[in-house]
Amino acid sequence: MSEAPIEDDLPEQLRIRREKRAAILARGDEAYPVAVARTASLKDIRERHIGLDIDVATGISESLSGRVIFKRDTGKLCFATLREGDGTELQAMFSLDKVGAEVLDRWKSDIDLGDLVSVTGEIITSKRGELSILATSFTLAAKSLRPLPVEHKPLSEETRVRMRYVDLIVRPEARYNARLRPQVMTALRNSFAQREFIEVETPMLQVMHGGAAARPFKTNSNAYDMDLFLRIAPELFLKRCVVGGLERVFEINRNFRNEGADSSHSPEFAMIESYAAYGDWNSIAVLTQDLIQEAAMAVFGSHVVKHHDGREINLGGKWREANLFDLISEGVGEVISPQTSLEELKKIATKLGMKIDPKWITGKLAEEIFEHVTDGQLIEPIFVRGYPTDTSPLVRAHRETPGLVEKWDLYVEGFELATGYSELIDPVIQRERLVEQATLGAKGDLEAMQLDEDFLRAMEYGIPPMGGMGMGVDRLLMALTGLGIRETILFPLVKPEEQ
RNA sequence: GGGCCUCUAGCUCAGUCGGUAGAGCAACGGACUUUUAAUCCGUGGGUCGUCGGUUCGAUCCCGACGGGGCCCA
Repeated sequence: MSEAPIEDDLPEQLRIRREKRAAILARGDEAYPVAVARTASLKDIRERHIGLDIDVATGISESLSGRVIFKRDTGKLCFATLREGDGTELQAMFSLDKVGAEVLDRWKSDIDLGDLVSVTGEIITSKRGELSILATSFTLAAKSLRPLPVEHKPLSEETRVRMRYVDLIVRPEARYNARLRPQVMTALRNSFAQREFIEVETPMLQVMHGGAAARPFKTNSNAYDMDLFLRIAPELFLKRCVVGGLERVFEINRNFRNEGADSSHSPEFAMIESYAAYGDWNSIAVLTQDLIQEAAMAVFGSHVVKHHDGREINLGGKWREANLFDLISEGVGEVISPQTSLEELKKIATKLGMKIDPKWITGKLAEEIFEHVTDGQLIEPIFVRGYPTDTSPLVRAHRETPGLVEKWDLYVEGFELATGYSELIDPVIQRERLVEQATLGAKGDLEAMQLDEDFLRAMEYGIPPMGGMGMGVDRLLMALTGLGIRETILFPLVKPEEQ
């Protein structure tokens, strides 16, 4: 119950609000009551009173709450706009002859922009036709101690991300995006459910990291006194599920990769992974296309999605397919195959002006050349098929072309949205591939997988032929909306402001 | 990791060829019973990211560090 003194070195606007709070408490009122009157949401009221004429008194009394986002205090008739969480707004009016001088003065002096209030009164329309609540009384629901930013100038991008709570109060797109993401998640889960896939949750804290080529975050368990990794992918656990007979599984959850952060990469990101027994890279491609198209249909009612900048992207129809090495050959203007040697590839890359990392193996270099020559060009959805064996240790060999595995990458909007495979199911070959990985790791490749003996043991019990896929949820949102990754994530990682 | 740009009032931004700063909105005091970013009169508000250097004098020039952004790898 102690009343802390108000610091006098605070900025003016913060100080004044703290003083108002103190004054409210000092006279025996509450600044943060446990409950306030509320008979309906602002949205309810708007829906119930559509099409009212100008200057109508309905005779209906309600108690409504919201955040004060506009306030115009005139002499005897005051206007305010209340806003609730989804952005629905309603005008509140305070008239001297309805509330009396004392309440009107209290409204003018106690209440600031940003305060949460409950207003009781009659639902009316103003002389200008604005649906309003004409107050008979009001109570403060929560005093805001900080001024809201200007509504009419956009917040700087940094402030949006750092103070998403303010962004959500102030910016309609932020509210929309925050609600769009769970709608997409629900659509994805519905699509999986319709196809009898089971959702599972597998460990995020892992003893070994694997399932993808990426640098992991390390952490430590006090109880077990051992180092752990935050997972880079759920793959190896989902495959264990399939061994055990969960034949169609998916997981939607966070992965962590200790790598660069930019407009399309976040250190923690949500990912869908799914495995289907008795499927292959073709069936899983169909599933992936269905998931994305059904999500677009569920949230936009169309396969043609409109980006926030007004650009339209057509995600409908059957998507284009092309062979990776055909695209590379096309891009460099000579025939490149999985058998093209590292030396030849290096010559080509040098000619293209690429900087070559000497650690790159043949397949990696081929993929780098591919990314270089197609950079930003793969806008319409396209499945790029047939990847080099040496970069895909968990994928089975291509049934026709030597040196390749049955892997595709789905590109949309110039970035990689999803990847799918005919999974490797031969435990002996799997062991060889993982031993190779472990060797690379021992040589200093920080992205190489570790030799997961338990995973190999699981595979040795026999795993059915299957297709598998992974898709970045944040990137799916990017493809659907055209937003940057930091706009699709409510609270992306940011460095602290002060030291 | 490298290069470039940026950090000024609560918010969004100007500005100072080096002489300690302005606008709009927001805030404070006053007027107004139909406002829609109301209007009118008046007022206050700043360690100009941090630490050093150059200088009679630094928010401005130089350096380091920190935050953010863009491009490259």
